[in-house]
Amino acid sequence: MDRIIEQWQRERPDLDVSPLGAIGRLHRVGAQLERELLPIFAEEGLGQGDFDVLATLRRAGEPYEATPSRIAATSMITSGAATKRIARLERAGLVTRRASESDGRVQVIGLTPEGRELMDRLVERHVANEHRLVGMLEPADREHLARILRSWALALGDGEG
Amino acid sequence: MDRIIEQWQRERPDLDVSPLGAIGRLHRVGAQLERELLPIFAEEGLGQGDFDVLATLRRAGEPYEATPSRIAATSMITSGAATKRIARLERAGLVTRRASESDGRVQVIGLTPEGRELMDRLVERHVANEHRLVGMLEPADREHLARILRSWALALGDGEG
DNA sequence: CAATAATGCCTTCCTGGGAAGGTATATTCC
DNA sequence: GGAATATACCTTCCCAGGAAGGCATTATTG
Repeated sequence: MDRIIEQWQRERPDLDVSPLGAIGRLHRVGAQLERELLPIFAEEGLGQGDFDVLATLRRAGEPYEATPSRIAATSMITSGAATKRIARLERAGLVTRRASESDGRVQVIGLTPEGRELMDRLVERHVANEHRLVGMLEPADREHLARILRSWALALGDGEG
Repeated sequence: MDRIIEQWQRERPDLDVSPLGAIGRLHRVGAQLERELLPIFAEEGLGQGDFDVLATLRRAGEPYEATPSRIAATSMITSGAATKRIARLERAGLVTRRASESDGRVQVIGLTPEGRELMDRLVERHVANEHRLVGMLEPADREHLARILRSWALALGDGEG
């Protein structure tokens, strides 16, 4: 990125390209982190999106349920994507659907025992993996980073973030 | 994210889920930023990936050329993805291919005059957009963030980052 | 109590990019 | 110099997810 910024400064000295530093690096680090996180999901035949859904259900606590619209909102995806993720997980036997009794439009998605067991195993390894990655930073920087990103998320209108 | 972390703490008090704060927020902020940046590219009929390639060529300076492998490396994508991006841009008349004279395996990708003009216009608006987004942060935080992300990128092995 | 609007979920269509492998040229090592 | 290996680019196949719109149900408003 330093090189990229230098190149831009040389080519377009009329522009102040300093924002590229923060935004560009954020993208690159995000991509690298994803690359480090995916293999653990893949060992269980899951993608990032599948894990997201299962995690949403698991951390909701008993009875491990959520609606597709809630899942879509917390995962920042469209409703169509949520439908597909759920269908995939249902096929894999990790999740079930049932109609809501209070609202005829609503489906309730629930974790199966297999899904719950899978997550309980997987989360441990995932969290350990994240510890490893975050461990690359100075402890003080971790907190700084989380704090800065939280305020940015808020400014960007991410209610959940 | 705060809510997500609380939920995990309640459900799995045996795990230290503090890393989720930094990594989760980074993903969410990245997604939000992308959502803010894409419309400007879309106005010119480009996607993020197309812009990346054109930017790589433009900031390389005269004669605005690069090889597919270099493009792939700086954009952190596979060679197949690079081929497709270049083919798309070639179809749009923004880029040309020619064979390298020094190495028979190598293609040289170059910006057309149209491509160069497009980028010169687009970069201005893109940089302005990034200024707006980065402007949501305290000035001191911007530098902190860039510094922390740089060291993380290095630790993650991102030579370009 | 209609009539209209909003909500929730799903479907179809399309696109971007990864994985894996193919082919042609270059390089290395005897 | 020739065989083995590496490199560069491309091709094919596949899949995840967005956009747009459809259908059913619920909420709202007159």
